[in-house]
Formats: sequence, structure tokens, C-alpha cells
Amino acid sequence: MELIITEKDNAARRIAEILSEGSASAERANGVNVYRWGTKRVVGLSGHVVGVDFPPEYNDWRDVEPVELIDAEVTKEATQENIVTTLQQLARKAESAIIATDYDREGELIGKEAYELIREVTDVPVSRVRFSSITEREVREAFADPDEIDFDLAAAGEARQIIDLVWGAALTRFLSLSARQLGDDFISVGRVQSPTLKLIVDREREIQAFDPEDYWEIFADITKDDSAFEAQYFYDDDGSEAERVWDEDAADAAYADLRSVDAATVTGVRRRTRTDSPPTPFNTTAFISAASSLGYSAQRAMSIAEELYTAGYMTYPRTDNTVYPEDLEEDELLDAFVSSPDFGEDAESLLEQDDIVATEGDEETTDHPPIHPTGELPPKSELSEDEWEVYELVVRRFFATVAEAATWERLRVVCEAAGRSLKANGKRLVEPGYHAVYPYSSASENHVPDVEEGEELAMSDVRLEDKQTQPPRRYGQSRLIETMESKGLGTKSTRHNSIEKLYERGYIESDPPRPTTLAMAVVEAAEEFADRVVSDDMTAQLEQDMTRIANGEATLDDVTDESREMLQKVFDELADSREDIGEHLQESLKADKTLGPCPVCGEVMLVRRSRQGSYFVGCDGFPDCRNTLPLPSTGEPLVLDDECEDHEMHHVKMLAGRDTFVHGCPRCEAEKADESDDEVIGPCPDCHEPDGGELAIKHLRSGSRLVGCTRYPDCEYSLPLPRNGDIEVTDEFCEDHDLPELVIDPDSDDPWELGCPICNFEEYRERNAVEELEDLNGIGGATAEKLEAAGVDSLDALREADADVVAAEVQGVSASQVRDWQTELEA
DNA sequence: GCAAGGTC
Repeated sequence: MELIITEKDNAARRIAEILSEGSASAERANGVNVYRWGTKRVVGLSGHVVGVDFPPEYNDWRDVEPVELIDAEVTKEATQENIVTTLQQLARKAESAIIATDYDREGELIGKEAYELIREVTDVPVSRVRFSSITEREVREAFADPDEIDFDLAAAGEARQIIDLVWGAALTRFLSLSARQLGDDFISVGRVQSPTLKLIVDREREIQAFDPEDYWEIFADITKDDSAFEAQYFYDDDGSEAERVWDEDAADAAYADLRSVDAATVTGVRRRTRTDSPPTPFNTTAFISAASSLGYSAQRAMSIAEELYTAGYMTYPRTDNTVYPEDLEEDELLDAFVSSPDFGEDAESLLEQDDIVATEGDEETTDHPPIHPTGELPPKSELSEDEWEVYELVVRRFFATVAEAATWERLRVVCEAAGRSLKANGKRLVEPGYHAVYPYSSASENHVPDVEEGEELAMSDVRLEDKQTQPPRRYGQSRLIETMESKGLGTKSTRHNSIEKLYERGYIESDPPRPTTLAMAVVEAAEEFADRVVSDDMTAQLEQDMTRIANGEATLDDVTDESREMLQKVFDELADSREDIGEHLQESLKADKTLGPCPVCGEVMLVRRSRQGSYFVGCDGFPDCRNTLPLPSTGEPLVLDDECEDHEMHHVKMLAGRDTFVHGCPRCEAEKADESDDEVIGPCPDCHEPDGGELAIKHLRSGSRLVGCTRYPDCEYSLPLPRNGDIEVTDEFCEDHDLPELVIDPDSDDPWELGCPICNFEEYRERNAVEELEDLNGIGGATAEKLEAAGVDSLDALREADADVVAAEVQGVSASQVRDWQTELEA
């Protein structure tokens, strides 16, 4: 038997398909897919199936000095037991094995990990094949001429693993211990996350230090025949054109001059045509950036891309490549779209071009092809709105890369009036080119009419505008990812996760991300004592070292030993400052959680966490002062800059994904509840018989409202109500439940007829079930709705469902897929 | 429980 090992299941399936010419069948072993035909078996890993770690005796953070981790042994342990088991079971029966993991450095390391697992059980020959896209030609060529594993390249990857673990773990533990933050809220640092955080912190420092400057600009309307255009005053500033006037008197003088006349003479006209080249193929970063201008976060864009990839509609979303592979036939791919109602016309018009030549980016790599649609088209109804929008983006980007350039006509007009100069720049799209199929990049025109030199034109409405220079803008997520890429921080697969990690660690909040006080303190501490870990130099150096290892110019030990020595020096410096650093971090943590003065004792009120894990506001004077205020039960609290005028308390926002909301001032919310009375609306369905319980609209001190039983806590029956808006109890009654229908914000433009609270809750639960299913990996919006319609309307229902029955009832869902979801649920 | 890198 001959065993083939790929990096992921998807690649295993497609390679089996190609090599077996479609005759391969799939079977499951230990929950892992194995594809077989003849004497061949193909199994897909799940990336790294082993991971580096320290031996267990280093597990207790309090028992081990962080500095000890520098020279601690680093071991490798299986992290995906069933895949490792399956791989070794198959290897025992194999006469030979072929490693077919991705064609990049991590792929080589993952391949070497598989090799070592195989070697634990057998000494059959192991070879390596490399291909950069899973196409018939590439795969066949690669398997016809197998190569060897590149152990040096794999060792380069191992050096990275060891250095990242040792630096990350030792410094993370040091900071966490010094600030006494050992629970979930430890203080982390790392080679990628910390320089990324420093980018954000440095920008925030610039913004804070920014001193705005006043300047003035002057505009006027100029009319030719019936068409008016805007012209802007400019002057000569040492040989270059300047529009901003920095001196108020000078601005007033120019303004007065221009206002004194009502005509301007054209003194210059210049026409130019400019070619606007179509965009290059999508790599991961460019894709995230384009999706972000459609309003998707980096994380969301990648998760939708993952779905579209798994469903077979687009290529692998994690790639650095911006050059299509040679065997991509652009016209054939366009052909696949001709019959589509959404893309047919555009595909046809592109096919009419004389020559179909795709653009190329600067980055040509071996990892994967650039992101493009496969020829398989999804029915629109099968995708959720978001999925469709992202799919359309990917299709149109491919269209754009094979479309013609656009042509713009630029018209520059210069006028003189009262000895002052004005200018206007017009642009007109003469040939739309790729813009016709790619509406995402701006193609806005600015009309300036045809004028001739010497012409006198009417001028009106001269305006003097006073402005101020603006601080630099914060990084948005996609700009941050672009900057990370340019500095070599992270990889195509991890950059968006690194940003997500900064949110989870309480280092940044909001979007565009802003650093917390804690983040400022962590970066400051690192700059002072471990500058390497917040600098992109560490990555640059590591890249060089890895190249040396890969080229055989250095060994793994050379590089890791040197790195350990450097870290040892960092710790020598840190030793004396442990307490100072800890204090500074603790103060910053407190600043991020401080709301305002305690009305009882004058100390400060802080966001705290109870032993049960729920959040509340408590006095820093505890246990002397036991004043508390409740917070809503959903989400993680975030202290906002806004302050309540009555109580000098910062407002609180509750972060809960799509259910995020602003809670406001916790004292105001509590007082509102204290002042409001319960409003009885009908009988309690649980206990009216025989106990006489009734349902009432209640306001809780945590700011939420609900319909609950008057016998609470003896009866815990309750229904949710929206957090905001006036509630009107109408005279209409629900026949099923003997309750009045409710209307939210009856006097607003858009009142919400919530109806009977019981009926409303039942509908809500149904909708929620769909969302719950969607949150499970690999279930798209459309699939979730189909499952819900088939009676799989909650995670519990999915867990207990019979996979074969579900597969039979829901089109497009296979039994094995259902079993995968169930396995995931169990985990 | 620490990192970053794969993968879902």
C-alpha cells in the first residue's frame, strides 16, 4: 500500500480525485477521512498535528521562575490525537509514503512532523512532492517525479517555533507575575502581537501629541455657459503650488481681492489622458482590504472566504501569491460564468476582447494560487447575503484582472482674477475598462467644461473656509494587516488572528482599534526592558536566521542558542525592575476599569468580576465599603470615554458580538429601575393556577427589562423585552395567551409591533436557533435555515439528530458533514 | 494557563 499525506482534508480529497481519475472512495478512520483506490490511501492532516511545549514540571507559573524557561527543554506533543493515530495506523500497513503538504516553509515542517510520526512505527521510504496549485497537470507532474523532504527548511521552521515559545512564554509569565495577573487576564507579549500592538500605540501617541494648526482655503464657483465648476485659490510657495494659506491676514487679503471682482480669465488649459490599470489578483491581504471597504472585519471576511472555499466555489483563501498559475485558462474560467444571470453579461463582454491577458502582482510564490473563483457557481439562494456579496467580490476581482485598462481624460484649468490664481481639475472616464465589471474602486468623475485660454468667465460665491490640520488617522484593521505584511509580521494565515488576539487580551477596543491604558503600559515596559519583542527587528532577524538555516549556513542550535543568550540578557536587566513594572501595569489595569467616584465613601468604583464570573461595579474601598451596582448579564464590559454629568461616572458598553450595546451610566440605570413600578399585564402561564401569579413588566437595576412573574423568586417564569424604547401596552389581546400586545416606541416614526410577549419570544427562539447554527464552524446562513426548516432548530437538536435522516431531508448536506458537526459539538 | 503557526 502506498500512503499519501496532505496538509488538510480538502487537498487530500482533490488529490485522490485527480490521481484516481474519480474512482477514489472515502472512508472514516477515528473520525478522519481516508481516501482510497487500488493500493493507494490519501489522508489529510489538519496543519500541525504536533506542537512544541515545555515539560509538565514547568506548568505551574508560581512554582517556576520565568527565567528558567529560557533553558528549559522544549518537547513535541501530539495535539490532534486521532489524526496522529490514523496516520500511524496507515503507515504500519504502507510500503512507502509520500508527503504532499503545502509548498511553503510551514508545509515543509508539517511534512517533517508527519515523517517523524511515520518513523516512530516503520522505516519504509518517504518521499516529498511539491505543487503550488491542485490542478491536474501540476499534481500529475509532481507525483511523476518525487523529491526528498528538505530537512533544513523544516529546521528553519522549528527554530521559529522554539524562539517564539521561549520568548513568548518567559516574558508573558514575567509580566503576568509581576502584575499579579494569573487568571484569564494574564498579560501577554510575543514576537508578532507586540510589534503589532506597538504600531497601534505609536499612532495613538502621535494623535495625543498632535497640535493642530489653523489654515485657510478659498473656493469660488466659475460658470461657462450653463455649467458651473468649483475652482480653488492657490499661490506660489517657493516654486511649488500651495492651496493652504497658513496666515490669516494673507488669507483675508486674497479673499477680499477675489470678492472684489465677478469674472476670471482663463490663463491655462491642459488636457491629458491617463491610463488606469486594472488591479492585480487577490492575495489574502488585498482580499481582506477589499472586503473591508464593503464593511467586513478581517475576521469575518476570512471566515466567509473559508466557507466559500470549503464549498468549492473559490480557491484557497490563504495565499501570498499575486500571479495566476500558468495553467489557469482565463477564457475557460470566464466561459463558466456566461450562463449566470448575475455575471453572464460581463463574462461575455470580457470574452469579446481580442486578447485575454491577466494582470500580475509583484509577489510570485509557490504556496497557493491567488484567490479566484473556481468554475463551480453557487446558486444564489444557497448563500447568505454576506456570502454572496463576498463571492461576487471575488468573481468581479477575477473579471477585473482580465479586463482592459480604463482611460481618463484629465482637464486642468487655471484662471486669474484680481491678480490671484485659481485652478480646477476635471476628470472624465473615457473608457471604463475594468470599472465596467469591478464597481468597487472609485470611478467618480469631476466635470469641468471645455474652456479656452483667454476666455473670460463669470465668477461667483467666493468662499473663505477656515480649517485645521488633522491628527494622523488610526489604523483600520485592513490597513493594519497591510502594514504587518510590509513589515513581515505574521503570515497570510495568522495576521487577522493576531489582531483578534489583541482584542481578547484587552489591549485594544473598538473599530478602528484604540489601545487601552494597559496596552500603553505593556508597550512602555517592553520598550524599556525588552525592546526586541516590540520591534519588528526581531522578525527581520529571525527571517535572516531562518534563511541561513534553510541554506545550510547555520544550524537550528546555532540560531536558538544565540536567541536564548539574548533573552538571558533581557532577564538580567529586568530582574531589578520587577516591582516597578508590576506597579505600573496594575495602575494601568485599574485605569481601564475605573468608572468614577463612589457616592458612599469617595473611593473609586471599578468594573469587577464576581466569583461566578459575572461582571458588576464595585467600590475600590472593599471590604470597608461594600457599595455595588449591577451590570447587564450579557457581554464583556468596556469603559467608554463618555461621562455621565450627574454622577461623574464613565458610560459602559457591553461587548457581545452582534448583540453589543451601550449600557450607559450604571448609576442612572439602577436609579431608573428603583423609580419604576411593575406593571401587571396578565396571568402567569406557569403558576396563575393555583397560586395566582401574574405577569408584569419589570425594570431591573442592571438596565434590562423583562416580563416576569409577580411571585418571583418562587416562580421564575420570564420573557425578554428589548433593552431600549418606550413600551406601550395596547388594548389588543392575544387569544392564545390572554396577554396584551405590546408596541415599542409607539410615537416614533418606526414603531415596533412586538405583539404578545409569549408569541414574540417563541419567534425569537426560532430565529436564534438559526443564528446559533450559523455560529458553528462550516454552517452557512443558507444551510442553517434549511436545517431549521427540517426541524434541526437548535444545537441540542443537531447533537441528537440522526445524521442519515438529516442528510436525506436537507438538500446539499451529507451525513458525514452532519457527523463532523456533531463531533465538533461534543468537543 | 504562556507564542505563532498550521487547520475547521
